[in-house]
Amino acid sequence: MAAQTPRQQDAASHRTPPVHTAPQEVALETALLALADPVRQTLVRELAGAADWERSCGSFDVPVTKATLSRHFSVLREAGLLEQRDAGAKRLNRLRKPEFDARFPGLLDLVLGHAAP
Amino acid sequence: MAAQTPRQQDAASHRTPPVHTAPQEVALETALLALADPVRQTLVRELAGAADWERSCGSFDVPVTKATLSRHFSVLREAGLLEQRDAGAKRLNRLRKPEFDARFPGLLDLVLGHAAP
DNA sequence: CAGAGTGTTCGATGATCTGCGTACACTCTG
DNA sequence: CAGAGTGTACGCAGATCATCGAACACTCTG
Repeated sequence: MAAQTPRQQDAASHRTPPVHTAPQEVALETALLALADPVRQTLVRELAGAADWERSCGSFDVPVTKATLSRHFSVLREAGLLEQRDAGAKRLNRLRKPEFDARFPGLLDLVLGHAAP
Repeated sequence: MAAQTPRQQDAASHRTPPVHTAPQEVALETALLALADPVRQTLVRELAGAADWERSCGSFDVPVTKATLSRHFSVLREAGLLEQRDAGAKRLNRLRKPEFDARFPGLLDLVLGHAAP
C-alpha cells in the first residue's frame, strides 16, 4: 500500500524548493516594480489564461534566455504573484490571484486588462 | 475693462511652460514605474491631501534637493499624474485624479491607501 | 549508466535611474 | 537696477536592473 509510484512532486526530492513570499507581506513598491516590466506582464497574462499548475517554466513565449526567465520568476515570487511546485523534472506555476487581489485590489486586473503592445 | 491687473499666470510670461502628457496616452508601464518610487508616492499623497493649485513645487517635504525634486515632477507629468501652471515666480501643481482614474481605475487609490513606511 | 530535458546560479555587461552640485533663467520686490 | 526667491538644465557619480553565456544540479528515459 505504500509502494505507489510517486507521480508528482516531493516524495524524495533532492532539489531545494523555490522560496516564496506571502502577498500579505509584500510592499506596494515591490508589487508595482514587479508588474512594471513588460516580460513579467506577459508571464502574468499567460498565467492568468491558464489553469493552476498547468504551465511549466519553459512553456512561456518570451524573447529572453532561460537564465533571464528564471530571474523573472524569482521576482514574481518575491512579489507574492507566483507560486511554484516541483513536478518531476519540471517546475509548475500558479498565479496567486486571490491572495494578491486581497492585498492589492484591482492592481492585477489592471495589468490583465491592458493588452500588451 | 481690459486693463485689469493680471493676478495669476500667463499674461506675458517669458517662461517655457511645462510639458504635459494626457493620461489617455500614458502606457501602463509608465504609470507603474512613476508610482513605484517612494519620493513620488509622497508627492502624490501630499497632492491628494491638498486642493488643486494649492501647492507650489518647493512646498513638499521630501528628503531630496530641488534639482532632484524637479526631475520627479517631470516624471509625474509624463505619467499623466500631474498638471502644472505658472503663477508668478512659483509653479503650482494639481493632481490629475479624475483623468488618471479614468485611464487606470483603482491604481491611484491603491497608492493613496497604502501609507508610507 | 549515459544522455536529453529542465531549471538555477554565477559573474559580466550595458542600460537606466536616483541623487547631487552647479550654473542658468525667470519673477517679484526693495 | 540689485537682490532674493523659485524652478529648470546640464553633467557626473553611484546604485539598481535586465540580459546574456557558461557551468552546474536534478529528473526522467533509453
